Amino acid sequence: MENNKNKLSSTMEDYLETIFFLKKENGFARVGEIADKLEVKSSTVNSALKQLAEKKLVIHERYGYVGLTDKGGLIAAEVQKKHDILYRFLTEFLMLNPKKAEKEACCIEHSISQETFIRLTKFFKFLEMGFTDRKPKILQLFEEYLKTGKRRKCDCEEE
Amino acid sequence: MENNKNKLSSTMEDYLETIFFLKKENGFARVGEIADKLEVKSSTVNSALKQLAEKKLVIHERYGYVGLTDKGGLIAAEVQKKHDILYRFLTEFLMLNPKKAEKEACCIEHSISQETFIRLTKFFKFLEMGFTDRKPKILQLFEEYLKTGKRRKCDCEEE
DNA sequence: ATAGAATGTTAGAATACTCTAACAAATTGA
DNA sequence: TCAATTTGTTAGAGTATTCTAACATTCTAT
Repeated sequence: MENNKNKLSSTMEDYLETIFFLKKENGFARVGEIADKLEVKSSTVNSALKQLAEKKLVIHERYGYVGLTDKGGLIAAEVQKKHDILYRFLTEFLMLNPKKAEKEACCIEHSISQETFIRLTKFFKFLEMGFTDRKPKILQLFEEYLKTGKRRKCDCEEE
Repeated sequence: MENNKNKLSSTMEDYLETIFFLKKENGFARVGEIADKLEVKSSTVNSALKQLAEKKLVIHERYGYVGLTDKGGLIAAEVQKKHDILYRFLTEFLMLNPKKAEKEACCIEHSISQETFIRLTKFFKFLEMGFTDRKPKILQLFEEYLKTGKRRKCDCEEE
């Protein structure tokens, strides 16, 4: 058996995610850009890349572009998806300010399990089913409640 | 101005939370028990306590009990409350297995903002308003959807 | 009261992540 | 083309968290 504890640190997940993002945005990723995005020095990026390359998650030629291996790309995409669903939850559901939600999603994305991710995804799907154009009733009511402090019931909820 | 970056690490929050928990459960907290609960060695607990004592968050006499200062207790209680609301969300809302939810709440509790905590709390309050005995309709329907894959609408949702 | 067991402490080392400072390569523009 | 600028790399150090191993204190049972 190989090493069981091969879960990446959230730091390393951040590097993969950032590379993934930059490639999607710009078509390529470079040390300096990764450093800017993560607000660390490029020497820090370098040591991270070295470790990730040893794990066969990134490809990095000296003075060249940075890329993801298939495995690295897979992990990055997963983190990205977690980020997205959390962002949706925080903005659409809890109605947090987009900027704060973005920042917070970045933080929580490393802590939620695959299972929670799946359930959250299903919950959004559930909410959307049967609604074509408008916001789900429950969210309309919650938004009202946040604004007014008053809870209006929808028909099916009457006692 | 003092130090602005006085946000505790999640590790340190864990120590405070554990002391808080043990005091509530047993009436006191000791190094060994903290170590057991957090699954670290007691020497590790010792260095953590030293740092927390310097920050005036815990009180720790050599070979004696461990206590929280007012400030430490406040932080611990906040983390605890975040934990509780997350646990509720994961179990009642996403209907995750309690054991997994417990573990996951432990992880996420350090990442969520005060604002998200407040919104989540409000959301539960919102859900409960107007329901005296039964589970909120929306959760009944979601539970059904998870089981059957089918989405039944409640009256007010019909197009 | 005291020996042995249980519990707590200290010193020192390991790992992960970050930084600064010095250096190396690549790019650019006159 | 080649000097200046930009970009990337390396070495070495600092902080946070953890460990092991040796030692100190306290508790317990006779």
